[in-house]
Amino acid sequence: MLDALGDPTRRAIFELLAAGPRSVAEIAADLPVSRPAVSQHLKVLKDATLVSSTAVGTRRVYTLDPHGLAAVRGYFDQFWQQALAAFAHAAENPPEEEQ
Amino acid sequence: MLDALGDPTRRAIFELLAAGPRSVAEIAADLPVSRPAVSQHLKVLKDATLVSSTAVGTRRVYTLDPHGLAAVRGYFDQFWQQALAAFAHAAENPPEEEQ
DNA sequence: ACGAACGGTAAGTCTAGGCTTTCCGAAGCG
DNA sequence: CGCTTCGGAAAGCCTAGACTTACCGTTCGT
Repeated sequence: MLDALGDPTRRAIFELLAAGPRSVAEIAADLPVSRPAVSQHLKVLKDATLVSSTAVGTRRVYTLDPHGLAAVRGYFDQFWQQALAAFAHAAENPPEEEQ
Repeated sequence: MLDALGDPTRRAIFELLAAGPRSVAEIAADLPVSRPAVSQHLKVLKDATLVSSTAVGTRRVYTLDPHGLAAVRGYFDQFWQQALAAFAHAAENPPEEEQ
């Protein structure tokens, strides 16, 4: 999931799709990599449920998939809560250690 | 930023720190990698402002850094908004899905 | 003051995976 | 029917970076 977004090129694709649905060739046109490379990245993103595809003739239109996006958001919200709690806890206690 | 969280080991460290502050050795004890490896990962996480360290004697206690966490949250919230808008837009168009 | 613990740095190895070229199947158009 | 466009699959190259071991510098305890 976050593995998929760890790659800069995949994030670029992800951000392009955030602006609206696109075909593979259209995505590749805005990126410094070849079309097959984009295809491979889309496969990874699709497996991570971060994007989904729709067949339109010979074209494949890709869109952001809310499922993965919601999952990622949930992941960080979870840590956000924990971090806040840990922070509040640390703010009151003097820097002591516990085990 | 997301590059830092793209690595499984770094995510493991990140999640360990979510439970509470820890020293390097304590982190390494719960991971299948050597202590220097953890040190290297912590440097990356620190550069990404995802964690911060405090010197306590010879020990270095690492904690989650709210700054990076907030940034990541903001990043995905941004796309969440866009995805919702794109979704509402797609709901009106001829819905053709596949796979 | 000496030694031990903690942890960052350096150097080197080795694998994962990102990218390319090549090729092939599928769908539209004349 | 070709022929063209689109995009996924296969094969191979090659670099980034995730590890390791070894080595210091620093700080604390006795």
